[in-house]
Parts: sequence; structure tokens; C-alpha cells
Amino acid sequence: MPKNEFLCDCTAVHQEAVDQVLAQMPGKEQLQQVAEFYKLLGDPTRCKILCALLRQELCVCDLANVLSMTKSSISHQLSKMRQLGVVKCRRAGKAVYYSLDDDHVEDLLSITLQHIAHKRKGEPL
Amino acid sequence: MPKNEFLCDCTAVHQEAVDQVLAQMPGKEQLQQVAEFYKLLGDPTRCKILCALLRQELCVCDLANVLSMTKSSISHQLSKMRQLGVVKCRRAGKAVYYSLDDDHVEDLLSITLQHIAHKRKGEPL
DNA sequence: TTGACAGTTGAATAGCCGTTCAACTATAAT
DNA sequence: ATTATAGTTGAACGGCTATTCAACTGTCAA
Repeated sequence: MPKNEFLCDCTAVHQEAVDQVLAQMPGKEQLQQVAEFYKLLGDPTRCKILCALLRQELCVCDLANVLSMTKSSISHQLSKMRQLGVVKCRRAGKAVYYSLDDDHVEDLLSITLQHIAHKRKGEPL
Repeated sequence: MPKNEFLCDCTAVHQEAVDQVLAQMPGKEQLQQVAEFYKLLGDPTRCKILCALLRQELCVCDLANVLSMTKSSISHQLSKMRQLGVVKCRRAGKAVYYSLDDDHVEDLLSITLQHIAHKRKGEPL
């Protein structure tokens, strides 16, 4: 007797499969964190910022120039990325330099670019 | 003479660095697609669906049971994921079975889980 | 101390998006 | 044909969030 019958009004459920999947699913917290991390990368502005920081550290003004956006907007996004530990910053005089604080980001981006290229071939739409 | 001076009212820009970064940045389309892909994974519901489909195909009702959500909601999300080529489906009788349509997804998820674990150690907050 | 510039921050706005709801299609069984 | 279940779809609602704006802090130079 499934608990969520009120939500899923279907009787032809493969209960075995459901149980198996439920047993092997990552924990709730872990899933939340994974989604949160992807959400961070799932914004064009933040994506560009990460790409820009791949090779060298940059100050907020540099980033604003690269992205053609205001310092304020960039700063807001950098703040979020710093909160999740994706970037770090150091102050030097009046400038604040940001750089990547995550070894995995580069790997993730490269895998994703491969993925995009692969999909382009397979489904040229 | 930078074009976007009106956006970034700063004079202390490292023009060399900006030029270098701009030269090595991925194309606009590519970046858009990368962000779009991450945005797809950046939702708890879709994240759970992907995790559920890692080992075996499941019908919409199965997924609804696993996630404790309505069929409609699941179906909407599956539609988006199918549009981006992340999942595929086959019909068998009344049921429609969904499965992963992307070899990279599993790699990405595992890397991200590692990332989360790593960050947990480094910054136990 | 004063002025200029780099950067941050909080509030407000506006657009995006996940869920809900209701109506619909598709398949199978009686 | 009729009924029941699986699944889809479009519209609408509500919450989330990226950007804007304005005011602020921090640092350096004169």
C-alpha cells in the first residue's frame, strides 16, 4: 500500500522498481545540494564569469568589461558564487580579485562542453 | 577605447587580461547551451528524476511514486528533459517508459557528488 | 580632509518557471 | 461502444531571482 496514492492515482506501478530506486537514491540533503550547485551554474552570467576565471584571476571591473554588465550585477553574482565556495577573492588596494575556488569546476565545464558538442552531432537541431 | 564604458565606469581595468579572456571565451551560443543544460539539472525535481533513471527505465507513474508528486508535474519536467536530449521514452501499452539518453549525465552527477563531499570536508557549514 | 574610484549591499522591479488544475489523447479491457 | 487508467498539454497562479537603482564602505592620492 503505497503512501502517496493520493498523489499518484495509478495502480499499474512497478512496486519492485520503485523500491529499488528509492533504496539507491542519494540522501535528501545531498540531492538538494547537487541541485543547488547546478542552479548556480545554470545562469548565463555566472557561467560566463566562471569561464572568464578559468585561466586567471580578474577584478570586478575586468569581469564587468568582459561581460558588458554593471559592476553591481557582477558583484551580486560573485557574492552568491562565493557563498557556495565556487570562487574566492583577495583585495589588493582598491581592487578585489576573484578566482576559482573549486578544482571540479573546470572538469565539469569541459565535460559539459563535450556533451554539447556530442549532442550537436547526434541531433543537428 | 572600450565599448562598454557606460556600463563599467572604471578606469583601472587590466585591458590585457580582458582581451585575453575575451579571446579564449567559448562562443555565445555554446555558453548559452551550457547554461541551459545546467539550468535543467538545477532543479530538485529533475535532479531526482535523473538519479532515479540512473539504473533502470521507469514509467511516469513509477517516477510519480518515487518523487511523491503528481503525474502532471513529472510529465511536464520529463518533457523539458526530453527536449534537451537528456532522456528518451518508449511506449509499451498504456505505459510510457523513460530512460537516460545521455552518457555524460552519470559522470556529471558523480563528479558533482564528489564535489559536494569535498566541500563538506573543507567548509563544514 | 577631501575627492575619486573600486566594490558592496538592500530594496524594488520585472521576468522566469515549477506546480496545479482541468481538459484532452491513447491504449486496453469488458 | 463504453469505461478505466496512463500520460500529455495549455493556461493560470505563485514564488523565485537576476537586474537595476541608490546609498553605502574601503582604499588611495593630493
